[in-house]
Amino acid sequence: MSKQYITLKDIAKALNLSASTVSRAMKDNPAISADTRKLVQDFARKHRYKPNTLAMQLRTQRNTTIGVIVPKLVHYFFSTVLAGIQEEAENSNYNILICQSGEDYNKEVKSVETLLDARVSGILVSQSKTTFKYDHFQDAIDNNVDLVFFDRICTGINTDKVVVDDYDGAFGAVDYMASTGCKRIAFLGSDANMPISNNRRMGYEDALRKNKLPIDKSIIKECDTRTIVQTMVPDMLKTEQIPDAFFCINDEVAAYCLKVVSDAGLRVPEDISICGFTNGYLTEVTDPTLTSVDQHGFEIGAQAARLLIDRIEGRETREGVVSRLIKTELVIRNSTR
Amino acid sequence: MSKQYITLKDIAKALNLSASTVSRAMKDNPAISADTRKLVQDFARKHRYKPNTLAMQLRTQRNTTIGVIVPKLVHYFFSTVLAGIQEEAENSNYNILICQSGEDYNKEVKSVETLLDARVSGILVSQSKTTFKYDHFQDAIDNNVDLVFFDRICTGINTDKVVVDDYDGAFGAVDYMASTGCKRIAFLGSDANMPISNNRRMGYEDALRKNKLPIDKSIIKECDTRTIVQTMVPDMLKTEQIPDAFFCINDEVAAYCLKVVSDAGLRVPEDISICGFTNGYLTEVTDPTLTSVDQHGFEIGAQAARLLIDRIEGRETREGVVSRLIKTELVIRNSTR
DNA sequence: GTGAAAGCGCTAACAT
DNA sequence: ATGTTAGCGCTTTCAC
Repeated sequence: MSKQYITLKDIAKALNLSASTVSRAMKDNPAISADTRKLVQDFARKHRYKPNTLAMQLRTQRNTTIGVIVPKLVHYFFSTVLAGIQEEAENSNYNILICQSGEDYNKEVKSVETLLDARVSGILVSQSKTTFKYDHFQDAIDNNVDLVFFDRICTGINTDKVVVDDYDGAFGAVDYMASTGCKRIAFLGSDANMPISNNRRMGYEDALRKNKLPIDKSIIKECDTRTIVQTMVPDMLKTEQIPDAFFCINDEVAAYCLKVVSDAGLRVPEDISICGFTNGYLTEVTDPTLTSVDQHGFEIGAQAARLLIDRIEGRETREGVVSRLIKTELVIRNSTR
Repeated sequence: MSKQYITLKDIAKALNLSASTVSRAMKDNPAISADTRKLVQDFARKHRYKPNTLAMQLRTQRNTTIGVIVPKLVHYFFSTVLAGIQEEAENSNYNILICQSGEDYNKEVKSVETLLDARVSGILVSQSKTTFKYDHFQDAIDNNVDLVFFDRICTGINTDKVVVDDYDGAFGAVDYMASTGCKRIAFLGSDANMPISNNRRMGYEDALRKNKLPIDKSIIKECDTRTIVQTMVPDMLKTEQIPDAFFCINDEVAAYCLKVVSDAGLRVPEDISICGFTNGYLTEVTDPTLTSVDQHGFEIGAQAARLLIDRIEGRETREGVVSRLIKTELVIRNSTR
């Protein structure tokens, strides 16, 4: 391909100018006379000249591509974040290369590899659940590739990050449920090693304390997939003191929890309140609709991209790491009293 | 960036060889002695040499990046397709650049622009609903960039395509509903100009004919968003002869339709059967769960990418356009009798 | 079996 | 105000 497009040289030859003059004229360099500038630009437009970004990047040693690594794009949250990233990248004329780790450490390592091969100048990443070694990230940094984590940040490495205010989101949701009269609120979370889960749990516990409710470890569970919900929640409903509310790590867990609860003959929200986290598509189609904590995915993506690009272009020069916290918003629907 | 990485030249200097020898050695060119090859490769590995793809592509005039344009990534179907594309692209060492048109013609035009600027060698595209001019696609073709459409194909332009067997999927679903005793099946579709909608409607009508059911235009509607569902379906339920089934253009429409029907006091599936199309996340969380036609998005993506890469690399040489049809699969859940 | 030289398309320092 | 030159990192033809 590519010999389809005309080059600077072609323009130069056709107009009896040197390549450098053409190059300058295209960039509206004031050193070039207005006449020449117009001449060149008109010719370029007419012949549909497209600068060859490859050549430009090779020459200037700066690449306007950034990489993104997410666990899975099928999740509402991540695809929303991505939209934010794209918007911001587009505004700054950056292209983005997207990799999915599929929650698999090895694929994540390979993704970093791929991105470094493509010579991206920065990477935005939300870690896979199975990642407990961070050499691949260090690798990027060593190669002078800027790194910004979002949402699922990496505690093992010191870089910029943009995170949801998980603590506050959880606190607000649980506090709300307590205010509606819930006395025994269960927590369905993820691996305690994940900051997003741990921070929410702290928010959850503080909200209980504020409302003078006991903290009961027996209803604080690691329960973050459909399968686990379907075995664990029925068990919880068979205990002496069943919960009167569930605060869930995401909408999917909340939706399946709702189903299990309904199937057990309990009414939502009269008997049991349920709250999700994400505020995605699912929340509107369950019966009843689902109360959920909105994470403002688009905003997270946009801020992360902004931060990364600022780093790349040397506009963000603060030495230490920059952390940005994005506020959440409780969206109340019909699964809570 | 980049001066972090060592170059061919660096290796050559360190090993007292010429750059060309090193280049050949890295590619296991048999003209180079086994000793030299090993020497070079070991040194390269040790110093983490990464070939500069930019330089390579500039030199060889072939770019291993392909572009993808989808309406929106937040939709289950498109993100699934994308996973298939990525899998196939990765296998062939291609990178992919993703653009979202957001169902907006102007953004779609701009996306093509962006991709041509990045010098992709091919583009995979599923058209926006609002696209009725095709110059931007022709533009790509004129620039020798291969084009493969998937799902939402472009009728105004002659290129390769990979589509769901919409006719057959619709026929099967409607035939099934008829076989369970539904006598008055409504069709909630999209713009009749869209082949995906039109083909499904033909499948729908043929299934009715096969089952000796009348075709009634008054229950064949353009109804493809939540808002339209929420105004149109209630109206349909107020008519003399209300439908006893709804065949919907996608899961979202089906899910909202289900909600409207339930809210109207009708039972699903006893009074009314409902069937969606896509078979995504939503199908499992509605109450009752949703019968839906699986589109095999991953397979579509993989096939489309395969086809495109074969074209790019001159492996697919058939002159005319190649059309691949992907079979669907009816997944029966509880929203149909 | 290896090296020298040219060039992909562009930019930028240094002329003039 | 414009041109010359060199070079980004790589591949490839042509020599030896």
